[in-house]
Amino acid sequence: MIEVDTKPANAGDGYVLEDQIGHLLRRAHQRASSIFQEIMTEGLTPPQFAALVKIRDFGTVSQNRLGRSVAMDPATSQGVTQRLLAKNLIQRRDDPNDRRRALLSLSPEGEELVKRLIPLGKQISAETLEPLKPEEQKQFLALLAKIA
Amino acid sequence: MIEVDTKPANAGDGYVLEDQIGHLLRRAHQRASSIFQEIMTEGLTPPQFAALVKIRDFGTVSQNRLGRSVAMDPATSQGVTQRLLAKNLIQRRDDPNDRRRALLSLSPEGEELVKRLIPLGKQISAETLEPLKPEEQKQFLALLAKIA
DNA sequence: TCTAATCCGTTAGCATGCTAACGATAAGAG
DNA sequence: CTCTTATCGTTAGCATGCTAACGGATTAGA
Repeated sequence: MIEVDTKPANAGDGYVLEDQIGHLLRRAHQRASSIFQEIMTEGLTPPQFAALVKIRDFGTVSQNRLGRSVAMDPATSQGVTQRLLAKNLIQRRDDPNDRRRALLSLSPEGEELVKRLIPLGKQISAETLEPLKPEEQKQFLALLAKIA
Repeated sequence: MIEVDTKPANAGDGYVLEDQIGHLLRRAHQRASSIFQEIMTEGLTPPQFAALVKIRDFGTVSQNRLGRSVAMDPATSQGVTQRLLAKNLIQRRDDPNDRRRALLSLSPEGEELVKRLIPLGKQISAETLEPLKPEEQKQFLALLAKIA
């Protein structure tokens, strides 16, 4: 993770970068990704893990619907599914009922891997929230969900 | 912004993707960036605007120090400063006291632009926080700062 | 039914954001 | 003063994440 070094300073117009919601969200997201990468194995990235978990929840999904469910646009879904395919964690077949669609599902290896990595996912979430007291964690998640 | 479409569903192991802090931070950050892009002009990105504001606060900064102050690693600082240079918003000169360093400062155009865009920055922050009541906004920012 | 609108996946292009490696320079230890 | 260590900026390589454009398939509506 990058160490930030400033004390907030500004030019007297009341715009302190360090207090802006966008900047704080960017930094919090960076920190969460950094913790994820420290704990997660198999070289999985946050979007890749999210996609695996969601495919497991669906059983079978089209590529675009998967993307919508994890907030990835079609172009990004494309890249993520390609990499998961290359790692043999998912399978892909044409939808016989709609020739535009590609249906995704976990491969046996993917199935096994997700099961094994869920505890790491929980550990990552806990560590990311660690600076807050349990009561604060609940408040924060509730407010964050309203803003997401 | 991407429309998310799922009702949370899971495989009974208590890991609901939609409740995870990392996933929520990623989505909130996406939403904030989307609002930024709608309101900001000149094709400026969030990191570019952050860099401009921070250079203004410093007056003159080395490239790496600028990066640390806005949480960008040196490789990313490199790209952002290149693009700001290409837009003639900043100036760059060698540090006579340390030949490793490059000193950055706003160009006259950059100076004028930052002054003009600060109100948009404030508007972006307000709109991003809009889903929360004023009291919740304060709580949220305080907790977010602890996690960032 | 035929046509217009929509949806699906793909690609190209660009901007973060990271790691790893590098040469050049500066600072510190002995 | 020399040798080691740290810092600065740069580059290459990879993974998100976006827009814009596209060709093909499906759906909706006139």
